[in-house]
Formats: sequence, C-alpha cells, structure tokens
Amino acid sequence: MDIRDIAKHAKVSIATVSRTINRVPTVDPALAKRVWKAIDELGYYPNTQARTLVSGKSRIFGLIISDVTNPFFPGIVQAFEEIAIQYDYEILLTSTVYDQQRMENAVRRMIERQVDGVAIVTFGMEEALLEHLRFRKLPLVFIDVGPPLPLVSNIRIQYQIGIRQAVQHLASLGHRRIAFVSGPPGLKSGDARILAFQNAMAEKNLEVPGAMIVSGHHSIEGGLAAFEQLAALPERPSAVMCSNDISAIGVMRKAYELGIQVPRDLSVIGFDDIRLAQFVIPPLTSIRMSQSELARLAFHALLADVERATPQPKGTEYFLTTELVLRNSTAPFESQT
Amino acid sequence: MDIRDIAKHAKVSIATVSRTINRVPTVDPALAKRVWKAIDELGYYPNTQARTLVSGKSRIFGLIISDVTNPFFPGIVQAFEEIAIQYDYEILLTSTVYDQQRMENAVRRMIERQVDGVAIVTFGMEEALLEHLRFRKLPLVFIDVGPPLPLVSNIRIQYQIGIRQAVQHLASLGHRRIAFVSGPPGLKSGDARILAFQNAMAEKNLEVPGAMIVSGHHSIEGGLAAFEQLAALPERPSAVMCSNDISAIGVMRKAYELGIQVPRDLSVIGFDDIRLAQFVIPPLTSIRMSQSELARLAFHALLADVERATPQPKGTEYFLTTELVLRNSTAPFESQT
DNA sequence: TTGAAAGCGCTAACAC
DNA sequence: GTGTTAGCGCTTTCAA
Repeated sequence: MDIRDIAKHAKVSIATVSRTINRVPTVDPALAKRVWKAIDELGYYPNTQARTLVSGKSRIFGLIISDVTNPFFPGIVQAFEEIAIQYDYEILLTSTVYDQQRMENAVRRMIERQVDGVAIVTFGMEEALLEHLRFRKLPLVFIDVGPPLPLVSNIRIQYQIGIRQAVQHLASLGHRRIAFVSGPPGLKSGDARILAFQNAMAEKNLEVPGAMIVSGHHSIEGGLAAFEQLAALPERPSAVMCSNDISAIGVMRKAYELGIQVPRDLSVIGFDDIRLAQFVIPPLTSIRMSQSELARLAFHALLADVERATPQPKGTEYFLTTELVLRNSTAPFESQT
Repeated sequence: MDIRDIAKHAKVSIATVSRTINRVPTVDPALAKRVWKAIDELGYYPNTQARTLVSGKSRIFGLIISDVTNPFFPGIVQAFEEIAIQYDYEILLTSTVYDQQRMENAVRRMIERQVDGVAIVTFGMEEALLEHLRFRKLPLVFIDVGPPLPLVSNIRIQYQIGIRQAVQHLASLGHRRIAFVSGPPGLKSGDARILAFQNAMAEKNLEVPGAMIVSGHHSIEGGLAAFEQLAALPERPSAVMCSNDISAIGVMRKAYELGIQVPRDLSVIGFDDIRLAQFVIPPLTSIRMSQSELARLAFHALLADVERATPQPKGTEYFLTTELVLRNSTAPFESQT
C-alpha cells in the first residue's frame, strides 16, 4: 500500500497524490477530492521514513532525561510530548539512568534516527553528551549548562528568586538554623542552588555552618540519608530546604521514622514543585520551577534553531523563573523540647 | 555523509560497506578493517530511515500508556526502554491522557512511523484503539483486554492471588468491615479486581455491602473523594483496599485531613506496588504487580510475533502473578473511639 | 568475495 | 494544474 496505489485508484499521478497530501494549494479541488477519497477507502497512511529520506527532516526531537521513574521528569515528558504533537513532531525519549554507557548509546540512537534536535534535561553528564553531539550541527538545548556555541540553547533557571522567597519565609517564621540538602556534589545546577541559598541567608544575616549543607543526591534515598545526618547534629536544624522535592520527601520520611513531626518540629521546603508535592503528607511547600514551562521553552528553542536560517554564533538563552508555593510543611519556629 | 563517502574513503563499493556494517560474514577481513576505519575517521552513522525504507522493518515498537505523570507508568516505560535497547529497538512513547482524540492521533503517528508492533498499557479505550489497529496486521499486546485474534497477545494479570492474600491478611488482623476503592466504573481491569475482592471476602465469610465499594478512578483525586465518601458512612470501614496505589495514597491523604490515623485507625492496602509505595508515610502495604516483569512480557510478546513466521490464530497469552507486600499501612483492628 | 544496479516510498524540479 | 522523472541512503539481488 503506497502512494502509487492511491494514484491508480484515484486515476491521477503520484505527484498529484503527494501534492494533495501535502496540501499544496494548486491542486484542482476535484482531483484532490478523488485523492482523499482513495486515501480514505484504502486506509492509506504516508510512510514517514520515506518522507524523511527525501526531505532530510525527520520531525523527531530527542529528549534525554536522567530517569523516568524520578517524579521530576514525567511532568517534563508530558508537556514536551504535548507540544511536539501540536507541531507534528515525534519524540524519542531516553533515560540515561545516570550511566555513561547508556548515555552514549542514546546519542548514537538519536543520530541514527536522524533527530532534528535534542533536548538534554539530565542531572550531570552534560559535558560528555555534548562531546558526542557538538559536531553534528544539531540543535541542542540544555538547562543552564550548555556552552555558548551556535545551535546550542540554554534555559537559565532563576534559582535566586524562589530561594530568596523561601529563606525569607522561613526567617519570618522565626527559623534561624536552616539546613540545605543539596544535589550530588559537583552538579552545576545543584551548586547554583546552594549558592543562591547562601546568598539569601547572608541577606538575612543568617549563618550557614558547613554541617548545615549536606548532599541529598536528588533522590528519596539521598534525602533519607541527609536528614539522618542532620538529625544527629548536636544542634539540629529547625528547618530544611531541599534542592529538589524528592529529597524533601526523603527528609520528611526520615523525620517520620525518627518521630520528628513535620511541620511542628521541623519545617521542610522542597524545590521543583512536582505534582506529587501537593499530595504528600503533609503537603509540601516548594519552590516552583514549572515543568511544563520548561518543556515549552526547550521545545521552542529547538524549533527556533531548526527554522533559523543562520544560527546565532553564541547560541540562545531563555529564562525560567522560580517562585515559592506555600503549603503545609512549614510552621513557626518554637523552641522545642 | 553517507555510505558512498565511506566507500570512496575505504576504496570499496557501497555494497561492501553495507555488508560490513551488517556484519555479513563473507566480507574479506582486510576490506572490513578499511571500512571500519573509514567509518571511524569520518564519524559515520548509518541512516536508519533509509534502512527501514528498504527492509520494511523499523525496529520501533509503539508504547501507548495513559499518562506518564501517573506514577504507575514510569516503571513500565523504564523497563520497556531497557529491554528495547538491549534488542536494538527504539520506542515511540505516547500518552493518551484519557482522551479519545489524542489516542487516535497516537495510532496514526505510530502507523506513519512504521512501528513493528504496539504495546497498549492504558486504562480504558482499548477497544477504540483496537478498532484502528486491527487491520494493519501489526503485532499488538494488551493487558487482559485484547481479543483472541492473530498477532494479538494478552498479558493476563492474576489478580486473585494477591487480592486473596490481602484479604486474608486483613481478616487475620481482625478487620471485618473492609471497603474496596475500585477503578473507573466499567473498566475491565478494574472490574476484575472488584470481582477478585468479592470472591476473597466470600471465602472468609465477610460481607461486602454495596456502600463498601466506591470508585476511586485510579487517581489520587479519586482516592481522596472515595475515602471522603467512605468516612461519611454510619459504619466506617476499618480497612480499605484500593484498586491501585495512587488511589490508596489519596485515601491516606484524606484520612490525614480528617484526623484519622493510618494504620492505627485505618488500615490501607494498595495495588501495583509502585516504587513510591515504599516512600509514602506510612509505607504502603500493597499488592505487587511487577512493572518490569509486565514490560518484559509485553516486549517479548511483540518480539515473538515479529519473528514468528505464521501467527497463532487466536493470539498468545502470558501470565503475570501478583503478591502481597507487607509494609506499615495495616494494623490490627481495635474497636475505636 | 566483490561490484553494479534496481528499488524501497516519497518529494520536488522540470516539462508540458 | 498535472505528469514524468531523478534521487534521498540504504539493502539485496545478480553477475562477475
């Protein structure tokens, strides 16, 4: 079943069928009608592979994430897919699962499938990824960590805004010993959050002893371990800010195990504002970094580079704001026990 | 950059390049070496689209799910992708988001991209999906709801096993008023769970009044509403079994709002055993339906049909067991208040 | 064992 | 406005 069958059935040439399908305006309406009828009757679907082969454009974007089972990512995947469909793009999704091998494999697959661009939304390994992708003159979009190169876009997350709001919120509740559960050590996006936290604390004249910053690895397990460590401190923090929501969930979970009640005995604030945040017990106050907005920006960054005739020499930048979302995981500080 | 460039660079014909890449054993090792060298030096990647065009096989499987942001699905997506990579398959993921239009769209895209098979793991709409896919002589795999047709596989979930274990567990804790929060009304997989529940209750000589079965729509919000309804009953249940984990999470969340403590005042059991189940507060006892095993079965079902010379006239069946996983959301019944 | 050439399904240039 | 045809990058006969 191909374009020829339709042509035969509609008694036109294959070129006319092709034009009709592609809605070229010069086709005689009467012929077009015959063609659509034939398409309908025979249940014909154009072969995208063949189209790609001749046009050179696959209308596929790659989306590389760290791990779908991390609740941070599905919101992005969902939104990215949504927009992709609108623009008649397909998406090739892949998780690196924090594995170098998997990641290189992913890159190879994307290139072989002729993707028109790749969005890289991962925790770490972006440099290695770039290494493999940079010479392909492929549009790329990163979160924060892309180099200033043609065809490379960056979405800059404005951590400072939301984090400042969060610190001010905690300070106004009377908290002074505020801990920060960071991401994996050395991760740029994580370091940016720590820095923003330190700045915001300094603005409020609050101290941040070294012991008050611990790594949570951006995972539930990491949050568990981080709070275990914090709880063992001679002077336990009365509030904890986390580098992302799932480590905050881990913190709350560990607090629960230790008989420490959130928010009565401990205030917790997450980051990302994943959908789940509103459903945990207690509902988690978090700093929103809109996943759908992030996906939207990433998609449009790619699309812009696909359509741009001559690339920007230093790439393109986009900005995404963050803001505090109040729920029930924070409460006024009261001297405990 | 194509196969001709490699041929030129290695001073062989394109046929030899093709054979080398495809590891046809009759290629002279010396030539093969030259070819690989050229491939390496030029950074060549074969064009999958072109390969697909001639071979007729895309090595892409479609995976249709309801919604990535529903925590039940990522585990399946992850595992499916994992196996796909092993077998050098690509996966085209799409969410129907419970929308008929989206779903039809998804089917069209899959066909246009020449997928070699489709795994349908959705809540509902399978009949409509089938309608569109059945005449394409495409391997299909469903959970429970596929018709007995050639090229259609089914993974039969053995609900009864785990549900019986759960009911027995609750009964042994002294619970008699056990409610069931079901899935969307009319959903086959949901109805199967209700039936299994009723059977198991009957075995223990426990009654199931109509008011004790309420719909939870397989969502957190649904669980919220379901338990609101159950809590308002003159004789409140002392235990609730849920048709899936996220509605169980909704139930626990509503109980929290109402000041009902889990598990002291209310025992809760989920279904699916999603990864999150172990991290909620309190950790959720659940009936495991292994998502990775499910994905594995689905993938192999598709693969088997792709490779099978003559299809089974009535399709193929696979079985997946379920089992109770004990955590902390259940406790002995004690007369309350 | 290797190469020449046909053709996979489609688009687009060109001729009518 | 429509048809003919070359060719996208590859695999696979077929002949040498």
